[in-house]
Amino acid sequence: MIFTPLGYRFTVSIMSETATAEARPYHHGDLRRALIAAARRLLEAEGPSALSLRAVAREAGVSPAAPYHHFKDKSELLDAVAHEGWEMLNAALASARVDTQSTHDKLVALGVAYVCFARDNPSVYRVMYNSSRDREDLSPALKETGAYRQVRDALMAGADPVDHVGLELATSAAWCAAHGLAEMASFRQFDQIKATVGGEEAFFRGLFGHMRVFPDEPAE
Amino acid sequence: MIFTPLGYRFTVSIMSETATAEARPYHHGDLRRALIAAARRLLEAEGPSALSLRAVAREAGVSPAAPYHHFKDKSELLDAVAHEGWEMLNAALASARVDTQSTHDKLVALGVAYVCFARDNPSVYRVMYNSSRDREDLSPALKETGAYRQVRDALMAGADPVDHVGLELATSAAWCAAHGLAEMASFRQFDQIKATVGGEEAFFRGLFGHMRVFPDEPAE
DNA sequence: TGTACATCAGTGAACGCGCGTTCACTGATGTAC
DNA sequence: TGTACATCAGTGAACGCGCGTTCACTGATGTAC
Repeated sequence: MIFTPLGYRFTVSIMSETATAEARPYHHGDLRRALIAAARRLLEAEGPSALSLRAVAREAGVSPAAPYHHFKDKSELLDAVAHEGWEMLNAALASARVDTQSTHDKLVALGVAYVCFARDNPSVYRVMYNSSRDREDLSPALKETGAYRQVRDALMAGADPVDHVGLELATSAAWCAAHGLAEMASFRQFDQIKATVGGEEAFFRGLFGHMRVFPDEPAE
Repeated sequence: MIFTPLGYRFTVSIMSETATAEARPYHHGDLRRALIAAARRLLEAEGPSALSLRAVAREAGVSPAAPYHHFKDKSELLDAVAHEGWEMLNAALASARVDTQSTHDKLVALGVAYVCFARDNPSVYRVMYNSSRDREDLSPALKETGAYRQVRDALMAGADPVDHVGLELATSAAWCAAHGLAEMASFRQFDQIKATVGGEEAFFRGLFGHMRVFPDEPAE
């Protein structure tokens, strides 16, 4: 890289064609993604109440009006954050499900993965939850790989006679249990028992190990 | 009650000594309670995001500065709303527990009561949840009659050898499940299955009926 | 290959708004003599 | 029983703030000829 009196600008514009712009040219390159990432950063650093559109723009190093070229309004940005969150969660669940044998182990593994995601991304998880509320359906793409589907599939493998209603109830029960623990995982009130059973993840595992969502599900 | 040219004011001031003031004299009488009630009304009518101190004062028919004679700041008002919510919830649980025999029935009854409270007071429930977060302990009075305690007592009656850690895990599991369902109870995604099993409360009952928090808990 | 021009994706100033909180005030109430 | 006075619990105007969103603008990019 050669610096000449006019070289800086020139160099940068070359760079922005080959790699992601670093010294930030006028056009950002992928502001949409950058805004979502900034929102996630802000959420986990400051909590959901600190997430304003202006703050996100600030965090992304861009003017307050810039996001409006990529999102209709604030809620559309939040939806995008939630969508990305679901994709990450679904991927985490899918990989947790891989190396387990019994249905019960699969369910525990799914539950622990779910809760760990929520523990590591509590504010994003909250945004995901809020954006699911009042929504008849998630996007089709999410539905196919979704948490609900993954839990139901795991359950289905373990249920002998496929009782449709029972399966839905069991899936809902499992999902509710996971959501409940996900939200409460960081309650200070659990500090003592976490220590007693040997750490947070052991606590999660113990909880899910205690639960049965099918009346006839065998104990371990 | 006699109306004279000067009578109105006089009558009111008499009234305020005998009954709760209705035509509202200068001094309110019990603004603290009125503010909490106004907050609950606002919460359930407009949702948590609409709850500002100014709005609460407005709803109570009082100037924006008035609440500061009763609460240090906004968060202290929210704490009071949460506290009242816990009292109501605890009372609902206590009365649900009364006329059931088996441990399993008791647990289902507790779970259904818990979830119905959250369904009927979703925004207050959210405030309660938020105010519990990051708090090592609730107030001692709440603890004694609290949800956790009631669930644990119900479980204890059913567990033969009292395994302390197991009991705590089971209580936590039950609480998480209840919280999870409480939060998700109104999800549109459950509309279909609710209809299938015969209504919302049947859905709740079905879910809790499906769950076991003790591995060896007998099926119904 | 150059050039004119449309379009895209930024800027930064400005809008109106409701918020939490403070302030000096005042009307009502309780109390001591 | 009356009166002086302290205290309590309101009022309403004002503060500074950050927000979501709009606007006219401009620099950068892509495209047709």
